[in-house]
Amino acid sequence: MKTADPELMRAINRFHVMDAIRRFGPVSRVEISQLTELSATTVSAITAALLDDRLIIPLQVGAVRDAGRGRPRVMLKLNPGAAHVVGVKLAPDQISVGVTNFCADVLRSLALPVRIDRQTASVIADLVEDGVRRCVSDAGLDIADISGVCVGLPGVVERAAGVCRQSPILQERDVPFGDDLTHRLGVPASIDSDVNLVTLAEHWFGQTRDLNDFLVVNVERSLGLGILHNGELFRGANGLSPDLGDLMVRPPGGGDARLADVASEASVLIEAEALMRDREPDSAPQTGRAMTLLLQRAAGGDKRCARVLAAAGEALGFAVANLITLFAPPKVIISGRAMATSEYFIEPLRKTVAHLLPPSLADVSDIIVREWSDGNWLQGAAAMTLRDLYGAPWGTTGPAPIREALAPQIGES
Amino acid sequence: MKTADPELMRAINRFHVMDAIRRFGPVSRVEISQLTELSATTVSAITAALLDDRLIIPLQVGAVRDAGRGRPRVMLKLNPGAAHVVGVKLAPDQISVGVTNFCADVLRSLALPVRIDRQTASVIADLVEDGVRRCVSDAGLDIADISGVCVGLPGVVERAAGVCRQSPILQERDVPFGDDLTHRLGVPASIDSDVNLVTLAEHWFGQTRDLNDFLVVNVERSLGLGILHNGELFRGANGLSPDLGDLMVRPPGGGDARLADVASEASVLIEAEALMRDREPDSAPQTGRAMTLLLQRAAGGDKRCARVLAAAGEALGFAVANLITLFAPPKVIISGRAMATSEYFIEPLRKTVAHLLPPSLADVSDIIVREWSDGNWLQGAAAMTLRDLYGAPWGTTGPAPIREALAPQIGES
DNA sequence: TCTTTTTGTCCGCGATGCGGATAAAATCTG
DNA sequence: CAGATTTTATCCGCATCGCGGACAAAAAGA
Repeated sequence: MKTADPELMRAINRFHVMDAIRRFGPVSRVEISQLTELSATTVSAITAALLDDRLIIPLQVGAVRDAGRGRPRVMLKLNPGAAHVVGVKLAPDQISVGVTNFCADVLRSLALPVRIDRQTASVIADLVEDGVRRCVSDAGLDIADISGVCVGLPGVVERAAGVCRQSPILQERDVPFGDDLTHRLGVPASIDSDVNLVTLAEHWFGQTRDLNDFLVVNVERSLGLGILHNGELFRGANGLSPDLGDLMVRPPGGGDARLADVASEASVLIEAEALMRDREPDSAPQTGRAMTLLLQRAAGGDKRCARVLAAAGEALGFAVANLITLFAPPKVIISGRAMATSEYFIEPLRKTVAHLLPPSLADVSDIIVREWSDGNWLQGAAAMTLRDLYGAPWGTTGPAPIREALAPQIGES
Repeated sequence: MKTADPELMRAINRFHVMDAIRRFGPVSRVEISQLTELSATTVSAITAALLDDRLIIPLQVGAVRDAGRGRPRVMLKLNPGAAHVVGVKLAPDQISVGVTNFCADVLRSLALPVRIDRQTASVIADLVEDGVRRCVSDAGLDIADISGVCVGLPGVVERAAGVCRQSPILQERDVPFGDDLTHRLGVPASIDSDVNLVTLAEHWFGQTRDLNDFLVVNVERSLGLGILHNGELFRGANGLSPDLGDLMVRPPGGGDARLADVASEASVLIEAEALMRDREPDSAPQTGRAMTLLLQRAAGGDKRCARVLAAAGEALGFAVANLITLFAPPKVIISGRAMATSEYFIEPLRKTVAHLLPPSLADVSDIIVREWSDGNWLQGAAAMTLRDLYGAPWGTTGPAPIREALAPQIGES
């Protein structure tokens, strides 16, 4: 157990200051003092240390006019060049890599449209390593300039151990992807559930910036659930990330159905494939294409196609209603690419939720649909690493199990 | 937001020391030092303060022989008389009240077998007030000696606000029970979901003392879910406690069914009532009796009665499988009175869970059945209050619960 | 130029945790 | 039986931290 000593005290307050600077853009010391409720003296001391470490920099004087009397406030902001991190997103048909600076701005990104569904973990690691090295080089950086790498992938991931317990894109189980990549790149590499990246990205950059509790349901080829609770990612008991796809949506009597087999993009495509083969036997069942086609047909009035989407929406709505019952979050974010944002999918989902929710919870949760692009993923992956670089001391106080030496020192003074 | 200052530091460490003393019985300063990883000096200072406040006391010297060389260690323990608290449990057919000392030992308890199902909140508050006063008096104490009262009741409870949003034993909604009782008794009174009391009691006194993550599914007249995550009770986004009974266990296509309508004691009794009326029209549908009778018949070979229990077990098993999928807890505790401990209920539950769980989670969770008595409830309620008296500083450090209305001003200046 | 106002920094205070020296209290040894 | 040994608890001095008040800095207004 980590004890509370002056060092921890400082770490906590330093993080609060960093967080305030990150969240509220260029901000002066007085404002930080008000935001964090720290004394002006303390803020001054901490910012001095941060400036000394070059983690933050003063905005160019004269850039902003106060229009007020008195000594002008010096605006402080994160130093974009303080560190660089790499974010990686593994999807069944694509590897995305992005290099960001200390502010999570994507400097350079790279998309490798490769089907990694049936590749071995070793091959995937090769591809990721190459992609990272390439992207870093393209950004004009050396691999030694990178402070950390975070890889997001669907499935059940144990971040603390750096192990992917199970994933739709990996045949193997218990793949130690984190250590593998760390060793390959010579840079601290972590892995996490892809949906956790969305969740963190939403919290840092999205509409729910000021919200400390919300759920994210990610609809892609597979289904994921992210939980932000009290401003922190909820990682399940053992650091396992919940996998929504394994939820059951039928009672035992009526046969079992994994949610992933009913409401994921993959399952919808399988059902839709037969439907569309009937009419266009030449159209290949390619990923993006097939979904686009399905959505177009539904929009064009094809009842059967619309019905496939509606069924998926209703199944997911069933699960979402239960999640709202469990967590009562102010907001639920449905994120994804094409399908998740289609009205033919969302409307049945909303209707189902409204129908199933007990009256006491009827107005508790807003359901928000959010289209998600590669850039957002990469920002989320970057944020995951940056969070550690910013020095988040959370969990070090409680009866915390083990705090791995993941975060490297940025600027040791 | 609470900032980290020396005072908070001390509060954290003091709580760690208190917690070590509580958990590991009479314990010496060196042992505390090892358990908390605080220096001997700090432990000495903190224990001196605690002794000064008479929150802890040294065990009588000579009570234990070390059988070792050197200065004998002075064993410290909680001072039972340091404070007294009252725990109250509201069930549909009974009000239980108990007075405990600082160690959560029940000094005196009282059970009022009253049907409060259909009483108004005001009447219930009257009954509770009377019960508390009576029980305190019976324990030879004055109401002024009581440091706090905690009331546990089924339903959705917002502890922080002291409001019961909804409960099967209250017709009204949003009942401010906490303030009401505080005012009536002149003693700080809190309310919480009954299942949270079980959860805390399990964590403090049960088999899962050393476990920081587990689920509790409470099966009584209604169904409740308690979540211990990272050693703390998970209270949902807004302090709402999850209510398992509102979970849906059927897909939208097959009609909706609240879990509470299928797997709670209340629902089972309704189904069973018809069954038993057939044969013994004279048996009144009284609460405890009917369930006992049902269990007896099932044990006696009555297939239909067994089937009713099995159906409930299977429905709950469906929900439990999904909960394990979401949280992957090392242990799931099924707690309750008669029905929850019956093999005719539990075995179908276990089978269903085993059947529905994905292989990756097959061996993650132990399902433990735990019979729960009034005494346990009261200890849980007492623990809930004592936790605060011990000075738990949790949550004061995290990222502000309330984002002050300062944020908008930032941009303008 | 001088006043006013606002921002940021410096100094001293009190509190905290910690390491090392020291006292306390028992057993072991000769 | 007295001194050595061992283990436990406390005392002293130091470093760090946050904070309040005094003070310096830097601009606009009079």
